[in-house]
Amino acid sequence: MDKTQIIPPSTGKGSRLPDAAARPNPLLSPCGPCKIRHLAICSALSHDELQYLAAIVSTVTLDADQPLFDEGQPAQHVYIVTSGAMRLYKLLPDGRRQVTGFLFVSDFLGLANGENYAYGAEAVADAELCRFRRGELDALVDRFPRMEKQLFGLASNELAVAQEQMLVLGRKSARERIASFLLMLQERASRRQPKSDLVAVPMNRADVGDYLGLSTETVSRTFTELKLANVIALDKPTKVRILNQQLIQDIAAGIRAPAPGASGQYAPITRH
Amino acid sequence: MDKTQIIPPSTGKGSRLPDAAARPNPLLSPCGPCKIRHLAICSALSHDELQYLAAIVSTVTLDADQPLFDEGQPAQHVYIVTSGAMRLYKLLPDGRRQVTGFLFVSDFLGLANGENYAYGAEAVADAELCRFRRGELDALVDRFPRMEKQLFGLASNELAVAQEQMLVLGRKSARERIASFLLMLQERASRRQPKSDLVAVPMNRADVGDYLGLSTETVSRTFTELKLANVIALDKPTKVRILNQQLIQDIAAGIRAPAPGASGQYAPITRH
DNA sequence: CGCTACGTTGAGAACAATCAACCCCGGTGG
DNA sequence: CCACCGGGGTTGATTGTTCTCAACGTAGCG
Repeated sequence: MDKTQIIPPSTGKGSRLPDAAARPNPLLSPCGPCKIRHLAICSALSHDELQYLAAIVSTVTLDADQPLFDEGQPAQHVYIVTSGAMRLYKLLPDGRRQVTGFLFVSDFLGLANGENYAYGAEAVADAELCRFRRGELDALVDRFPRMEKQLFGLASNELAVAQEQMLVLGRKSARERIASFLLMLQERASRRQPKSDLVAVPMNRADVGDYLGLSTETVSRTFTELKLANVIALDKPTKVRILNQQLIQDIAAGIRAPAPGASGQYAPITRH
Repeated sequence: MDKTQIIPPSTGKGSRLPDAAARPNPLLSPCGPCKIRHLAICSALSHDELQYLAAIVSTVTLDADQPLFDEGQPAQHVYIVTSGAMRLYKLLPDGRRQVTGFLFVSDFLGLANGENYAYGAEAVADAELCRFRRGELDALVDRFPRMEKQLFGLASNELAVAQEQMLVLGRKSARERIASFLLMLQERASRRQPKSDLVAVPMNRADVGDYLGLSTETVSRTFTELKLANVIALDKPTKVRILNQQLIQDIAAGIRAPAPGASGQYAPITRH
């Protein structure tokens, strides 16, 4: 079942930054046909610069739930998700888990302050990632300062997201958390396809719970509650339709009274 | 009571990066005698480079509880805390507050992804800060790439801290949160003075509660509980002595059973 | 066609929030 | 110098949201 594959770049040279003479043919490079090149940090690079990046990239394939690395492991690589979804998490000694983030296509992964990863990473669903040796990428960053800026922006953005999540975890009710979570999924999906009221939830209830600081049961109950209140529709557990965008935004922001009426419903809205 | 003061640098030139001819006398520059130069991002700079930084710095003085800027305000400046302490926070429309972090001497402040601050900043106690116009600092960063690396490292570190806080907020009990909080204060104080079992808690119970996702009452009760369990001593509410370092670490990590015995005490230890 | 994962629902317990009173201390004015 | 005042802190009683334990439903897969 373990099908982790490390595919060395056909044009790579091993661990040293290639010089000009070793430039790979861009048409043969793994980045040339890359469909998400314009989304990831690669977008900071010119066609020319991209060749250097292509020379040090390899590919990793993961099955659902397979680990990419564990918390505390030496931080040797950074990654870009090219398909599927990942979760980052931290554990307490007794097994309690906090999912600190979910990653989707084009997301960057592997920022580490010290020598080791401060979190583990696992595939939520079958996933593929581009992999870069940290040392090689560092050398590239030194050569192309624009990449440093890009990475800095990335980290700043992550930080803002993390602070928003602190607000969710510290001060929002279960209903507000689930609403915030669905809006986050919707927003992030909209970066790659037109915004839709259909939100895919690829992770299971335990993942959602560990992300939002709730038990799986509370996650489930809260989905049901929002369904009964006509805020969302649930075809399958992994497929949510937002029925009232304004309402779910208000709930996420803590504006609407959380009190479900006698019928547990918000004012009904016109259905599709 | 409002004593905010913006002190323009005596050697500055306004909004443009000074050229070599305009270099300030290092002995007159505000950074020359700076006691925390070796702690802050300034440590990335040579004596020479520091002069450029000194040319664009100004000073801000705040009374306790006075705001430095509000959430959503245009992010025009970045700061370094030179005395006192600050809190960063986010608000919900109904007034619920999440303190996303506390800042102490030498901490950097003002990272913003977009045009505006994503959080507010207020003084916990009377504070002084060095202030830099964003645009001027950006120009300096372009000139001295080492600063960019320094800032990137700073952001990465902040991110790791934020993820740790997510674990606290999402998965730890009140007792574990308070223990983690005290250890955080201890660790951060130890960066500037020898590690001590005496921990200063300059912020009030409401601040602590809003940082840990607890009510002020629960914060107070939990301090009392740890005191009764001989884990800490409380001379004043703002002065905590850690009586059993190993025990408080275990509690913070969730290792020790949270169940207070009939007497509500952990095994007594030798007192000082 | 049953097994197993995951999801949902239910009942009760537990932890923290809320509402409320009181204490303690520092500052101020008589 | 002392009484009053006010804010922060503590403690108490009660409520309430979420967790835990448990059973059951459901869908995909061998």
